Amino acid sequence: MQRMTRQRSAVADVLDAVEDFRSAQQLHEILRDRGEGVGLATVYRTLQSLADGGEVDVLRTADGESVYRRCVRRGHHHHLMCRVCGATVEIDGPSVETWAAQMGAQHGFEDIDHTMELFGTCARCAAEGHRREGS
Amino acid sequence: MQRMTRQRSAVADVLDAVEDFRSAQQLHEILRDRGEGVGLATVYRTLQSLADGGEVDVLRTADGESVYRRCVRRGHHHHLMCRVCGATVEIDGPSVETWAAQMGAQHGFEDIDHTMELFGTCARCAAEGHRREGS
DNA sequence: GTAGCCGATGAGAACGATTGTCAAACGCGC
DNA sequence: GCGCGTTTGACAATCGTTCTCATCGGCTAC
Ligand SMILES: [Zn+2]
Ligand SMILES: [Zn+2]
Ligand SMILES: [Zn+2]
Ligand SMILES: [Zn+2]
Repeated sequence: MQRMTRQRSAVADVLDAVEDFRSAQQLHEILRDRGEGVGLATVYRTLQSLADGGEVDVLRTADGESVYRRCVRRGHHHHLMCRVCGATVEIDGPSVETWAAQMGAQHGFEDIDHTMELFGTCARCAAEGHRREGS
Repeated sequence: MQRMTRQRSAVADVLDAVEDFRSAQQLHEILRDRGEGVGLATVYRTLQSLADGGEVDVLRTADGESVYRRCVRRGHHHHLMCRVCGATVEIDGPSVETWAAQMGAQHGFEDIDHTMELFGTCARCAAEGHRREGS
């Protein structure tokens, strides 16, 4: 039902090559630079289908843009992302999971789901920033 | 520095009257229905300044729309929202805050910030759903 | 191999929430 | 009441994302 096309594998390749979270538009540019032109709409469609299949993680930045990344960890997990360069660390917080379920039950809610992401400035970007300030 | 205008207090009044999270556009409609017409741009501006001042909480729905609500709790806190009816409970997770800071430090990140929201089906909506299924 | 079905593609238009523009309106301290 | 500087609002602009639809091209059946 899912055909293997040049575009689809090109997008998959880029996702394999890139480590950090990138927006659809950034991925589109990377593809163009690689000479493997892929229509923007197709990039969006492919990312969406990959996300639906759980093959990439999606999260929304503070300004509402969706960013995508092929994650190492398979199951449910969370992220600590640098808000400057996009560098990401995968983390999981078992305590958070149980706490969420607890809170839900406590207030009579069922089917508890949760979103949680951490944002910060990574060591490298922080150094960069401090250098600029200090000068 | 902050002038009290008819529009500003109209928005504040609506926020006081409404319990659940509502989008800027919904609030704009409510204002129109009340006969207290306020420009959409002004609604956005007012909500933003209220949010900056910590007088309303903002969060983004799954489809990327910002929703606003005057919260009882003043400081930093999180929400457990019914994904069916929008009913919201304010909660705070001291353990989560410290855990977030810990994770950040552990990976060399600075200025850690975090987003976390719980979603579920409230008791009333769950009963509603079960009734429908069972029949 | 190849015909042909039907999903996939892409250029561009459309969309929708939000923000910017700027002249006119109006709080507010005098 | 005056005047200044903020606020307003109709409208345009922005921008990420989705839609449209004519065309292309995997894939399968023959
Ligand atoms: Zn991940
Ligand atoms: Zn960084
Ligand atoms: Zn709140
Ligand atoms: Zn409910």
